[in-house]
Amino acid sequence: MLHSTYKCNAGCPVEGTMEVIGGKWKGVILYHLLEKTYRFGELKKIMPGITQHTLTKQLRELEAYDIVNRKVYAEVPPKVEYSLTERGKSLEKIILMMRDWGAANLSLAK
Amino acid sequence: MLHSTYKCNAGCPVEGTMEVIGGKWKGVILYHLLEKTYRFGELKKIMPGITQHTLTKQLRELEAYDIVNRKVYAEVPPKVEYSLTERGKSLEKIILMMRDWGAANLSLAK
DNA sequence: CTCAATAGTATGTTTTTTGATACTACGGCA
DNA sequence: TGCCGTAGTATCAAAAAACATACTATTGAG
Repeated sequence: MLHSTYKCNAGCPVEGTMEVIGGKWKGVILYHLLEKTYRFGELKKIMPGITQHTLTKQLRELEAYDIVNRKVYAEVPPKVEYSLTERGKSLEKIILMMRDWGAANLSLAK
Repeated sequence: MLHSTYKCNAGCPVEGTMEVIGGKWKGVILYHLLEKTYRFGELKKIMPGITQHTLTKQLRELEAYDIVNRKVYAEVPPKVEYSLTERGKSLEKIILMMRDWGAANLSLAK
């Protein structure tokens, strides 16, 4: 099993997990990928606020942590599919609990 | 029950939860407060990497979200205790799962 | 020969987050 | 009178995250 290394300031694994799934968009990306595999453009469409640049960057970081899988098809125009790895799927409970907590405790505003 | 409002870009409650517990330090602070009430200086001691300024800011934000309680004693020198609110305690499972996931998937480096 | 479609990259800017350092208020104690 | 300890504030600097906009490569269709 792949083990990523991260710098620890607080002697606390919570910090490392935050580094993997934290940030403004990663949780949302993972939440969508729990449901199904998405193409790049589809992800962009269901997250209207994110820029292409940022989406690319987040996906690459998740890939580097072995959380998402990037499958490139040798086609033109290009086709790239993103899905969760096994390790990514192991985050499912956490993501779903975060969704539930947010739904129960926060009122959404557009 | 108090309901905080947050801006939602993705139509996804995960985003809001990340806003509450995300960032470099909040998860770690909450993890420690799960165990017991801490004074300001104690928190600073068990998180050597954080600056006083940042610790203050994080605690105030958590307080604003009704996650931690700030109890000021009218003493000199000052004494301030931080503890989890009921809402804060409702995050326990999420924090513990994040701890476990980190421990299982990441190798720590100082 | 040009164009459309997709998944990017390149470059520069703004915003947010975090850090470093120095300073304050307070009352008790020597 | 001057110093101690605690929990801060005040300022400024640095670093990280996110955004805006424009550009590229590819190739089959027309």
